[in-house]
Amino acid sequence: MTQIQISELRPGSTNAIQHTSSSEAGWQRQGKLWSNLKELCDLLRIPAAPAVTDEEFLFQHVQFKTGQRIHTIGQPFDTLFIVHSGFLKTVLIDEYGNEQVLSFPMKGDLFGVDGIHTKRYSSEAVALSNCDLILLPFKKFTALGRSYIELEHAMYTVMSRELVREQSMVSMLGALSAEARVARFLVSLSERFAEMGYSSKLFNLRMTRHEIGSYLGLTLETVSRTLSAFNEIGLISVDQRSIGIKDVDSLRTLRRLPPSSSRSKAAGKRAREAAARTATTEVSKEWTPIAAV
Amino acid sequence: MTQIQISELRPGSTNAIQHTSSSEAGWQRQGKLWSNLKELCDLLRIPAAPAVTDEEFLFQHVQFKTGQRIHTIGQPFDTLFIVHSGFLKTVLIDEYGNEQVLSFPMKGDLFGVDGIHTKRYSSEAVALSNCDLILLPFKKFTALGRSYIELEHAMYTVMSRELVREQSMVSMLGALSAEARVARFLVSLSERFAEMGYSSKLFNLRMTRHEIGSYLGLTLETVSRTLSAFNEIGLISVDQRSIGIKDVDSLRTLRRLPPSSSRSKAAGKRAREAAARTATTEVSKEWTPIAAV
DNA sequence: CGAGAGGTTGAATAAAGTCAACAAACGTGG
DNA sequence: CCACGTTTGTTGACTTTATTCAACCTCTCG
Repeated sequence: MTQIQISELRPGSTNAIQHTSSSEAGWQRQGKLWSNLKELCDLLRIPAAPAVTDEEFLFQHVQFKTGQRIHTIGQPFDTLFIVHSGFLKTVLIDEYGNEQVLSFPMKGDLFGVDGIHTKRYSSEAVALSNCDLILLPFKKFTALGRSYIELEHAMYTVMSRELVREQSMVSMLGALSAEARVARFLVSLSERFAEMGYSSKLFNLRMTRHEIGSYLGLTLETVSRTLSAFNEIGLISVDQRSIGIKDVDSLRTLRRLPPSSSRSKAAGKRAREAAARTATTEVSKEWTPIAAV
Repeated sequence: MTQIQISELRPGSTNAIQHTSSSEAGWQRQGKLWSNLKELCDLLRIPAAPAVTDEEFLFQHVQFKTGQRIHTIGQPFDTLFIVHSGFLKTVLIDEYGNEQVLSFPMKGDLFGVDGIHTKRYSSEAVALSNCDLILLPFKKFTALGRSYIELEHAMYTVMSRELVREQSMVSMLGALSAEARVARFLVSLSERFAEMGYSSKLFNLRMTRHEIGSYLGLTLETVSRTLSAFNEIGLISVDQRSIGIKDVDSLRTLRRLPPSSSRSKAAGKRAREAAARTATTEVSKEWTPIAAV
């Protein structure tokens, strides 16, 4: 059974990925190897799959090391991936070889969905840390959907969720200032960490400033400067990859930072209050000194 | 049968939409009223539904007039919509009431998918012209999917396509200049019109500069200026809402416009060539006069 | 015909990007 | 374990891009 499953799941998969360097090669086979339907649904945070304790259907796990590519652009699509543990990025590569980061999948996230449409992945997925992924062979999955109708519905739900996420991303890129983007990025990371059972107040970024910038439509310098500015006014503490969240509420509602002229270590609290105020009250394009309010 | 279908399709739907003005009220019932599965798949440009000539399953059409709202944010989700004819926009409304345009659905497009996830629409859809829409009650649809497996697969395909579209939107907003965004917007409009059997060279915009700007993450002034600039160097002709595409290739590959100092009516062709060149050759941040090449 | 919405254009301003120098952390091989 | 080169991050000075504000024009449609 196990052997049959493996070859059924990914016929010739190891060869299907063209690896340029030996460090990126192959699938590893240690660690936990199988999950059942229930574990899978729990992981995806979907209410469904109640009666399904059927041990018949098992899903294979695969481990990837930091830096390995899970799939590349143009590679024939046959499987979806669910993150069991670890951190990844998905990227688009433009005509000039520039990366555009699309998402940072982590525990409970599904990716590879973009491959359904054209039968080829339209993006590339790379492990930012050691990862444990669950393989969801698309053929097997749709077949299953016919027996377990909740599963089919679950798939629609997850894809819809993904679409809403992309929409809010578009809205963010289209309408928000650099500061607001970085602030919201930090908040959403914080929330994700909380969901995963980690501290929401203190965590390590798994990605570079360059990757954050690409994701947010900013340059790495702008990201770095913005983090420094948040640090200066006490919204967060930064030291390289380690981030401490000091004032979630201000981050959550921040629209624009007060001009740096009114920023100083002494002005910290005032600025922080102001950041919150600029966020929650309409307009006030003009920077009003706190004394005048 | 017809009566049963109608009430089955949208139980109390007319009341479900809260209309603020009387001009936006109600569903119209004139025009073509039903489509079968085949017509539906053709419209969605999916290969599927070969054996399905079953006349049993019919899908209701509904007409909307310019300016009417199809659904609003927060409204309970129960149906998907396919555009049979006409033009629409979907928008997100932020905390301050600002619209963020997400898409401009037209013939063959599916919308409402964002509602699946939370059982409520997360966006608002508005008719930009008189529209004929096909209703796809989600419950009925998933039930059908069990009998016609191609249909289920088709749904995955369409949702995946939608996701890829959003991804390329994110990439565009994150990485491209204002000129490049407007150029690509025009090209994709042109292609859509071609698909629909209209002229790809000469068409009328159905949306305002403000809506275009919101969609592209720009201000209406920037959109207007960019169109004027394209007109000046002969890439397009503009007169209010009417657009003539003069040089698709340059528009398609344009990255950045030459500085306006080297722009003039006489310099039109040179500039046009240059626009193409800046697009296809790497970098060349500096503007090199054509004579020097 | 007149009001209002949509569109264009210019000048001034602000936001973010670019270029450049440097510092800190990392990882690899001697 | 340390020296080295490489990658990543920070910061400053300057430039470019797009926004903002404002005036004005032009359609459209009651």
